[in-house]
Amino acid sequence: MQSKKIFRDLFKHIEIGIGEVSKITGVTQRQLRYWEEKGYIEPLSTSKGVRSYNLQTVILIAFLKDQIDEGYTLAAAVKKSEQTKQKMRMLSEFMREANKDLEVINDHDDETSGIIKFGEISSDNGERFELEGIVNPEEKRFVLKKIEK
DNA sequence: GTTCTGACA
DNA sequence: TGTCAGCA
Repeated sequence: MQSKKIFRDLFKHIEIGIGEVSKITGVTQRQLRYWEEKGYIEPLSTSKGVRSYNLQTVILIAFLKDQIDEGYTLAAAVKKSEQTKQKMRMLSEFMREANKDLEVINDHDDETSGIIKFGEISSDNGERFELEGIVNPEEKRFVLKKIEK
């Protein structure tokens, strides 16, 4: 699987200057330097004292910008980004093992609508269920279906 | 032309 | 945080 390596290299090696990052994210250069001073973001160490940012950092900057536009303070946005990061990592780790036989039934006209079949789960008393996730614009919820034997 | 730091509002 | 100065 070479795509994994490509992604790793992409995130590791691509460097974007402060002017470009500012243009892309809508965060001013002044803000980027201030955020750095506060320890919220970290540019790549560079030889000539000129900042450059990797993709991860640009994504973080974009996230913080979104939160600020939503009305959060910078500090609150940073806290939320850390919580989100941890949640996503835990979720990712869980799903990597748990989704081995995961099946997705897509809606034909909407790629983010359909049913996720997580497979079978069991309760402590031996009852077996099928767990499904309902995904559509109106709702995102779990459905538990008992398997009769 | 671009980025950097420092300073003032 | 915006802006301007004076450099590199």
